[in-house]
Amino acid sequence: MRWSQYFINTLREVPADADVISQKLMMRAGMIRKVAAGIYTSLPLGLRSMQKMEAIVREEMNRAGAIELSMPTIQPAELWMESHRWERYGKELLRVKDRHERDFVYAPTAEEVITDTVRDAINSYRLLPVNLYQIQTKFRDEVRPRFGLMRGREFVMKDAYSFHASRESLDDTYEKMRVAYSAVFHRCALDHVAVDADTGNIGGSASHEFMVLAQSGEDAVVSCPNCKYGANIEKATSKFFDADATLAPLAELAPIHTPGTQSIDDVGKFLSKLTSELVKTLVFDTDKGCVMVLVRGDREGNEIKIKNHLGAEFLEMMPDTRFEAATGGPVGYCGPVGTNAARVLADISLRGVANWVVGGNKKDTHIAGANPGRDFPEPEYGDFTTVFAGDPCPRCDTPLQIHRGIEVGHVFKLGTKYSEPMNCTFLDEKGARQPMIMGCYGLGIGRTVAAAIEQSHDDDGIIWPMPIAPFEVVVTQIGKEDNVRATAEELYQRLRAAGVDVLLDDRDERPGVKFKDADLIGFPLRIGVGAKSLANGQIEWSFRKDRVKQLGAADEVLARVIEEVTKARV
RNA sequence: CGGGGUGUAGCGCAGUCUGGUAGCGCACCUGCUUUGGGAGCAGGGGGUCGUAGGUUCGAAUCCUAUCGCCCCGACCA
Repeated sequence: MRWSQYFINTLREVPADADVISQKLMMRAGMIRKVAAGIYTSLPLGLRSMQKMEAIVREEMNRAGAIELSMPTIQPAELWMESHRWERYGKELLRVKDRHERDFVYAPTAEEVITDTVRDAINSYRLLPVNLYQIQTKFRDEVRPRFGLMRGREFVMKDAYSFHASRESLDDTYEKMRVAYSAVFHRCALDHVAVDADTGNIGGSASHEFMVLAQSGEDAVVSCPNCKYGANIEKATSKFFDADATLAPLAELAPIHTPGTQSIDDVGKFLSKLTSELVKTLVFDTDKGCVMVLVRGDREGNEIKIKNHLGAEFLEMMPDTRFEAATGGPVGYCGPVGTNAARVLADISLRGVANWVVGGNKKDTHIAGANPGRDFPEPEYGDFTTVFAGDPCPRCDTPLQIHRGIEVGHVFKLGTKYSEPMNCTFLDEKGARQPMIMGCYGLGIGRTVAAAIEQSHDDDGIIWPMPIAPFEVVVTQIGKEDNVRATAEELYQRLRAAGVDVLLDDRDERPGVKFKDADLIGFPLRIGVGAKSLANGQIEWSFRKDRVKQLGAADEVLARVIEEVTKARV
């Protein structure tokens, strides 16, 4: 491709609304262009990177035995009603009506359509398992789209769905997909980890997330530097509590006057105690009623864990307007003694601890010496708090670390969550009808490309990993002399003939402009042809990552560049 | 959802407080000079000032409504 004939519009200035590096650089490099909030055009350069990413994913999926198909982005509401996600998915699901006023959704994922497809086509265990995938545009109407391709509303995702006659078969495919995912990210030279994850909106039993480690990541990843334990912070556990806390003698229940101390820090200061010596009470409004959760004063409640424990569909902090009616006490002073809350949970770290200091369910009042079983009913114990850095690993007690990560892939064991309600069944060896056991596997194409940039850039621009660079090599023609032009042209033709993805910068621009553009776009390799070195029969070449110029005769440089490109293709 | 901000040329911004018919930089076009890390000079094109009402002799500017976009918050009991 010749730059002068191509469509590249680089920007010198940073668009005002870009807030992460990858978004700024992709916009400046002319790879993407924002059309609306969270909705982007992939410009030619950006599209090339995306297509390369897709090709890698396709290869690894095919290698893992998955079969490609393509499902519609607009899907009938009936299917979503069958799975009950029409009611449960919430506002992220974009609903549209056609001219006949029939309901449709713009699909955020395709469990319903694939399940519908497979239940029609497969009725026998003899035809299982199957693993089907597509690379398709999705839409999720995010509350607050941001970070460019990292959290867009419209995005391209690879989604695969597997169907099985047995758990073992699902385990087998799940493992193959995990291996395939690692291979994909490895090929893109991404520093990533696979961690235990919550299943969220999709549902199911086991689940792993693939996280690319980056400062700008929206997720927190807990990992053990010793034993490879890794989990999303939503799911991570630790052994931070003292499991065999000895039972102190039970004290008298004693109300304390604590005016103006609504926050746990205030209470701690007022009573000259550490917050870890107090018990914090969180109150949630859920579809299971008002739920009170007690945690140690210095810890944070974990809504995901609480929601999962309750089996709740809906959970949020109790709004102040309904607080008193629901708990029987004012905001800031609530506690388990004499509460109206339907259920009281307590973090496992409180089990066996005596003489709690809690809210008194009365203005300006706390209570010391509260003991479960005596002063209020024994609460339901469980793991309801979020792991902190330094907590001991649940497996080996090593202090845990927390990093930021970008979720680029997510695999789930769905079980029969969709096959059962949608009646996707097969006949087993004994002729008995059974629901198929399912797995599903997502991988964000655009998000992975953005993550690669987050991980690999400098002040001047992107530094592409070769496999997803829009072009592998740029040939910069420096100057307009006939021999410069002719040599650049010749190198360009020979690289093309060798199958290298090469862009010839034949524009009538000053050298500085060409260098800056090449750095910004981030071609991994650059060949420079200019009158100065050409006078000595030499051309120059350099890697984007270090920009150290090397000189050599054309044949020699060509051989080295082709070698580097081949090496990176794996 | 709550709070804040913003909308003026393709991009980044000033002008709004104190109304008088729109400006700067980048980009773009023409010419000359220049040519190894985003050139210089000269000339030029491009904007119903988000939209709709209102006030006024006169509105980018004041008032009202509305839409878009951006940021921050959502563990505080």
